[in-house]
Amino acid sequence: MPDDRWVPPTVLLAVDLVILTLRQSRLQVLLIQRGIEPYRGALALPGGFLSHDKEDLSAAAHRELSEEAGLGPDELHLEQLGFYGAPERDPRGRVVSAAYLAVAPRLPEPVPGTDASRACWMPVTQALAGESNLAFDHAEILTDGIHRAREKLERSALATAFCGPTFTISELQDVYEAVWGVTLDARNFYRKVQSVDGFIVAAGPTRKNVGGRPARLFRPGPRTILHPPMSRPQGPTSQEAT
Amino acid sequence: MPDDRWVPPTVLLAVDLVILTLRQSRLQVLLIQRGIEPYRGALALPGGFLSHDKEDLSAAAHRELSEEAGLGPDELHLEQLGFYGAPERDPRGRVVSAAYLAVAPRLPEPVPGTDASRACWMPVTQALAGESNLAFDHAEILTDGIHRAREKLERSALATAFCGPTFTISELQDVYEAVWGVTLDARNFYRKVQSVDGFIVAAGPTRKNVGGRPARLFRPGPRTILHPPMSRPQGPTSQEAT
DNA sequence: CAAATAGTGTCTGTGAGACACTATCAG
DNA sequence: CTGATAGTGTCTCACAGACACTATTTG
Repeated sequence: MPDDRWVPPTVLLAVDLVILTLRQSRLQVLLIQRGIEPYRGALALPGGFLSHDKEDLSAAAHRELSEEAGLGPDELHLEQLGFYGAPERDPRGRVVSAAYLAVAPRLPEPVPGTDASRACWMPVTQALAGESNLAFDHAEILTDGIHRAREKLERSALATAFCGPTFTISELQDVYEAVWGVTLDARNFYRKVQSVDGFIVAAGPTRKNVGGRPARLFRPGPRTILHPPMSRPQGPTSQEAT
Repeated sequence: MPDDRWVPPTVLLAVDLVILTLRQSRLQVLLIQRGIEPYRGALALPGGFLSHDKEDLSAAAHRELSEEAGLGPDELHLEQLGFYGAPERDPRGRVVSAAYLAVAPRLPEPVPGTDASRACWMPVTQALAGESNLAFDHAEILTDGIHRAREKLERSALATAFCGPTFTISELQDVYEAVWGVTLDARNFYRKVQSVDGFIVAAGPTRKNVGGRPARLFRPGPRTILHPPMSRPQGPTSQEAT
């Protein structure tokens, strides 16, 4: 029990980002090759310390998103993921990471020539393979982020955050299949997304393809909660949270 | 952009607890009347600062749980809930709260004569009523905690954490009804919990009641993920998370 | 025409909602 | 016996899985 003059310890607060997107029908994450110790040269999630005393946590997340990935706050899903003790992460003191999950639409090329040109997209399976090359406890954070994304696809309209402003139903199905690691029946998928009122709404006529019938375009609708939820097939990707 | 000698700002890290239980068939939360400024006299979630530099976050949560509620680490569900910026919470510096969600089984009496005798159980509806008397942003944290509990009842065996080591199916149904704020059909509830293999397993013969047929007793089973999930009726308690 | 992608019709099984029923206790 | 709580039988309807089908494009 501390005495009367006891003051609580302070910690360094870092913000780390799990930025997910879909590329080549695979779920991919943005990683940065570290330029400084510790874990110099290893791959890590984008992140950094608070820039100043009063900086809001979500503001810091958006700042990192912009600095390290060139992603603006628009058309982007960002939510809290959790905090991680990460003891002895840095010689400068006790560090606690506040992790955020971001979901970005398909992007033209890996990363623009931003601050961190060492950023790259990598399939999550590869990032987590082989007991991982990721720095710190970032493998755990990434695992939790993927798990969160999988869960939220069921109950929310998060899937549309993986797509651009307009998308086809096939593209949406692609998101579900890649994130969940399953294959879905097209007929049943159509029926489901169409039947949930306000999930997606028609936008424009059609989009031409390389060959095949043009697909209708949709935009995200006002509904953000899916009720009843999309049903996820019992897959090998079942894990327990927290 | 900070100069070369820039060092990141430090923050005070607090741990706050949303401790839920079921009392008189109502979802209740443990609150503490604050003895010090700020918000002296107001009700607040149990919590406090890290006790020392190396203390693990979940260890701190367990410590608070023991100090302020007299609850040991056994037979108790504890999980991370989120972090909260809580700017200007305390004159001693920038404070960030790490919130945890705890679920405790029915307890004999409100609180043993522990450190904080000013603790009391209160129905969550009352705690959140009237734009709230809760200190800091604790109303928001509590709301998020309730929301999390509601969600996890669907997909996990969290409901058993509200019960003692053994329980009847009626008691389990009571948990679902109180947390979700709905009424469920007993027949369908029976069918569901019995059909999910490993959710609950028979334990001992029966429990006598004040009058009526004795109920069979069950224990929590090995299954922690419910697949397919319990279906929650579309209720007025629908909210969106983070 | 064939190949490719988009989208539909429809059968069937599972499981949830509804609700009337039986079972076993205290008094 | 009555009242109370535990537990069952069973009908119906909504919806997910399966899968064969039609539609519209490029080359």
